[in-house]
Amino acid sequence: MPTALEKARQAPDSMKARILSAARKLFGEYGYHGVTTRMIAQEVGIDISTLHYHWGEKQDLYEAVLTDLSDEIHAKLIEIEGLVHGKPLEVRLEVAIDVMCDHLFGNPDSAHLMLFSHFSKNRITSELDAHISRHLANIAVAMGLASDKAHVPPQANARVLAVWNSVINFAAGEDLFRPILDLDRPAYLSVVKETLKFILLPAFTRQASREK
Amino acid sequence: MPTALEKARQAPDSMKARILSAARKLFGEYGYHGVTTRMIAQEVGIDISTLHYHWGEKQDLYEAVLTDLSDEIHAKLIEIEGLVHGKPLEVRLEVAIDVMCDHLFGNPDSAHLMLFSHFSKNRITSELDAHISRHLANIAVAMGLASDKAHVPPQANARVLAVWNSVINFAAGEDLFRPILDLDRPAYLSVVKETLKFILLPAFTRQASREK
DNA sequence: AATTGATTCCATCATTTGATGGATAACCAA
DNA sequence: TTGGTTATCCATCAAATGATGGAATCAATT
Repeated sequence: MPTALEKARQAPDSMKARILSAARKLFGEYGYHGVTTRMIAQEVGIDISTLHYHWGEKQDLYEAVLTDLSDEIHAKLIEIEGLVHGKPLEVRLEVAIDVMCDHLFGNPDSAHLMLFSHFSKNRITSELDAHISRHLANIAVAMGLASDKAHVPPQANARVLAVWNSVINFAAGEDLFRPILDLDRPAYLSVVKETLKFILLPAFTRQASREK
Repeated sequence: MPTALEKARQAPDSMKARILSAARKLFGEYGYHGVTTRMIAQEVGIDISTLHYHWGEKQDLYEAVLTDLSDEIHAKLIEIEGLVHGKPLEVRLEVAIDVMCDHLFGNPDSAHLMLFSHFSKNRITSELDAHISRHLANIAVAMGLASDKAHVPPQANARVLAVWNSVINFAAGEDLFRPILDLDRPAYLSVVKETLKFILLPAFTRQASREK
């Protein structure tokens, strides 16, 4: 028996999918407590009871949104791993930054959701957490910070986390940062990529040359 | 006539100060919408009406918390500017990271509040925003990224923002990241500092040597 | 057309939440 | 003491919110 989330994916025009999409947008903008079920229903243009009919309780819907996000990020990381496979470290880092930035700038709600999910005290522990741990080791090895997936030192994981967070921050913080930097959207995206590379490349390539 | 915030500061044991402190703690943990006035009142051990008597509406209290935080960060940045004045760039960066990390790890609510304040879509524009713009230029010049406070290129501001965000992230994300890295508190703080320096020092010192 | 199951909306409920009025108590100056 | 100001709590309200039951509608199958 397929779950509600699987049903929504199979039929992107279905009511389940439309509700999930609206919920994702609003939860991403205002956070869990900042969104009411009525707001989501209104966004879709339906009654609240229809929403409950498809997704049950508010929290269940939120968890579905997080699961959906988790799978999306998971797929993106897999894609990046494929893209950078066998390339030299500098290229790997550049590609990873470019692809991740493009994705999150194209889906700012994803970036916001990750922030909310990561930093809420009353965190609803979700599959996102599991994915983070799972991928950290892979990325650390791919970035040349560790040679064995099973034994990644905390320093290496911390470095990957720093990169990861920087990308999310610039994507999720566009509303605040872009006016401060006084740039239009394309320029902001470009400056962010350049900044991340400026900051990260020297550190990681130095690390790589040390290990040679 | 002193404002409520000034009164609270003048008398740290006063009811106004106790409410402000509890509000700051809870808003920092759960965000604006995740906190009810009753939660704050219960934290202090008083009735809700007493809370309203001292601070008026919930949003007024929240803005007072943000103003308080803004002043605290402002003072910390002034302190850092004094500490690093005249020192070489590497030392400036190291000291800034150490002092900012120590402060935010000692006051995790501050880090959380800044995150909430920065990344909420329904941002309550506060003095924090003004402070960010004001300090960015100063820090950029202090870090050797620009020679003139009045004309800091967006790239330089973006680099300062990246550093700034990294510190806040590691402080606010301790609950999530520390279990992932499997470290105790002192070790986590130490790894974070080491990571930030590892990532940031090469980039900024390369920049400085270029400009010589 | 009739049956059946899935879907949608209307009306409504119980709780929670922000906020207020009024009574009471504490403090303090004259 | 007295008078007035300040501070605190109790009771309560109106609105918002999550959630549900049931009637009505739609779609597919026979």
